[in-house]
Amino acid sequence: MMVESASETIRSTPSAQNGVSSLSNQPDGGGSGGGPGGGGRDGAAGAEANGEMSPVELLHFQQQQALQVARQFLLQQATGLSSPSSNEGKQPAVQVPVSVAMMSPQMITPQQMQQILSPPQLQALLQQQQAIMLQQLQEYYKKQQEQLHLQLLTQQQAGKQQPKEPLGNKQLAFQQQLLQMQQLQQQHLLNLQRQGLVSLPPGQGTVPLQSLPQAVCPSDLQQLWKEVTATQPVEDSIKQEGLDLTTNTSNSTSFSAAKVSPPISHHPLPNGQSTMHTPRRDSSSHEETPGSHPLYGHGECKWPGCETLCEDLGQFVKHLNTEHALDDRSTAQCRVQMQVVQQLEIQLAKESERLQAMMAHLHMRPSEPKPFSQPLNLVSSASLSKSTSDTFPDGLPHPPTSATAPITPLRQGPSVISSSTLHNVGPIRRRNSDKFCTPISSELAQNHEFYKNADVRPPFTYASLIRQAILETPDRQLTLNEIYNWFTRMFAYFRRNTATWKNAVRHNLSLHKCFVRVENVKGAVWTVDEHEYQKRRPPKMTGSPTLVKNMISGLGYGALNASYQAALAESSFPLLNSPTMINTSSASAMLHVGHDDVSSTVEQVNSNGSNSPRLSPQQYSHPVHVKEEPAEAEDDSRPVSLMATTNQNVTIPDDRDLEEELPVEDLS
DNA sequence: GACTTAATAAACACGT
DNA sequence: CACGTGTTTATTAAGT
Repeated sequence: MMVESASETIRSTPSAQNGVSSLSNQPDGGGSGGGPGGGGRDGAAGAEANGEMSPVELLHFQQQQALQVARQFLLQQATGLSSPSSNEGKQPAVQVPVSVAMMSPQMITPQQMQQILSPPQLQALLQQQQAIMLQQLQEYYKKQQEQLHLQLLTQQQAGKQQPKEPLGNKQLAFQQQLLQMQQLQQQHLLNLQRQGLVSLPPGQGTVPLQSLPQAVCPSDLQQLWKEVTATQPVEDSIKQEGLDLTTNTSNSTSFSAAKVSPPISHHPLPNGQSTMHTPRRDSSSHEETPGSHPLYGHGECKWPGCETLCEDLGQFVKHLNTEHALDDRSTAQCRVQMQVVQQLEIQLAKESERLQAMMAHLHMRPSEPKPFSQPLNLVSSASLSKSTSDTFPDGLPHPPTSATAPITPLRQGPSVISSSTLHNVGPIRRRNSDKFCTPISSELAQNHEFYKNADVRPPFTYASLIRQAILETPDRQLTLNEIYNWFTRMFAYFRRNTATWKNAVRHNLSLHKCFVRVENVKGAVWTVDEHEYQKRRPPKMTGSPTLVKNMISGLGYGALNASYQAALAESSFPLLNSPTMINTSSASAMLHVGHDDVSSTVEQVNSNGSNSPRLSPQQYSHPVHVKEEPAEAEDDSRPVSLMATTNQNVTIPDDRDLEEELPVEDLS
């Protein structure tokens, strides 16, 4: 049962994934004949060592970091140690696949993590990490600013006493430092934006500096630190002393504000909103509270994945400064956390909107914004200024695990998993070879944006992807190059190691009978012989009805009733979806365990889209008219199976073979 | 342990 | 000759 799923997810290509990159980076030149398999492949991890990181690599790196943390999260959850976060009581029991629970941290590789967690989950985790770490960095910044100001004041006073020229210079120097620091902050923020990790609305530049959570490059910060401390060693306590920095601060702020809003092209996320400032606000309030710290609770450090026990705040602060100092790791984690927050905001906004629509439809009016289930609450407090009404009509059942709820943790530590786990319902899927357990049909549709931007390997086989690419086009045919383009367009992952995956694509095209090459006027195009494609599936998920069942129940669906399931499935992180992408298909699709390809929903999307006259589901299975005439392709494809499945309802398929490819027409 | 499937690597053929 | 496209073979890992 779980074990099976475990092994399934764990599979992760140990060496390959990383190894590939390293391999591809080398001119395969000599290589020479098939050295013992090990040679080339085990070279993993080589790539990173290659010096500067490209943005892509950086992103990758960040993901790895986050995954690592996530891994720990999972373990924490699994072992039931989940730190008693402030709202623990209300959190639904964490549901972690046993398989995961049984793994030791070292056993879970980032890839495995990716496979264990669905993109939404990953996003969620990343976001959490980011938010928390962001606070840390912000604190550092704040501290530094304060210190600088303090210095300034000190100097000014000194200046009064000893009005000498040098002072003016010193003052100037301090101010320059201050400005420099602020500029650095801005720079880093912009860097982040460029990386797509942060989006800062154009107007944002006027936001008070302090409210701008900035991500910083460790080295810069450290340098700054050096400068600052070199001038005058400062104690942490300083900041407690209620300095009157207001004037200075505002000055500098306005200055920096003026400098902000550079014409940099940022990566607007779907919503174009920025989470950046909000967390800050929240955190600052926390900071002021003596005896408490957002990253400290229940005697332990809440830094993602840390959980170090600290007897008191003092010890914790110490720990924080030593273990979570500004270094690459912390910074990366922070970035990740930022992304987490951002996505959450986006999601919240969407969910809220949906809720309103739902209530409107049901003639319910949003009840008073009553403090509700903290999870959501937290989120909003943490950063949602934009979120609309987050209220739940009293009458409405409030599934504890709705997509929105889960994300609590901004600073709660590991409570998130539960939610994500929930949606993970398709969860155990992250697997390269889709094989059975992947109700991925909707995955691509749902996580379209995710795959597009995150350097995560899609859990589909090359064959399914190729097929999807082809089926997405009006003509159901693509040239090799177009297929390549589709890959790169749809998946960030395939923007690297081109030689490798392109070879794989070609290999798959040639190898699988389901791909038919057709000579075309302008060359050759590839089409899909649906019938053939179907034929090759059977062997797969055979015989694991139990597995499927377990997967579903084990993931938390079991306890929910159908409607809930649907609701949950649907709500599962619409975060990244493009407007057209989301729809009810996800709910049904998720239950269609055993579906390993990407097609169905995407297909749907496609047809919904502006894409030329679409084919009906039936046609779907046909190789479609190709200019030349694919002999084999044409004759036997039988839409039959398709029809049958279309109406399938959510039953767990023992006979999944059929439903597989159907263009799942939603639950219509 | 035998089989199957998929991923990856690489050699090779061909046409432009 | 370089390059893109296809085909084929081999190896390896994972799953049944």
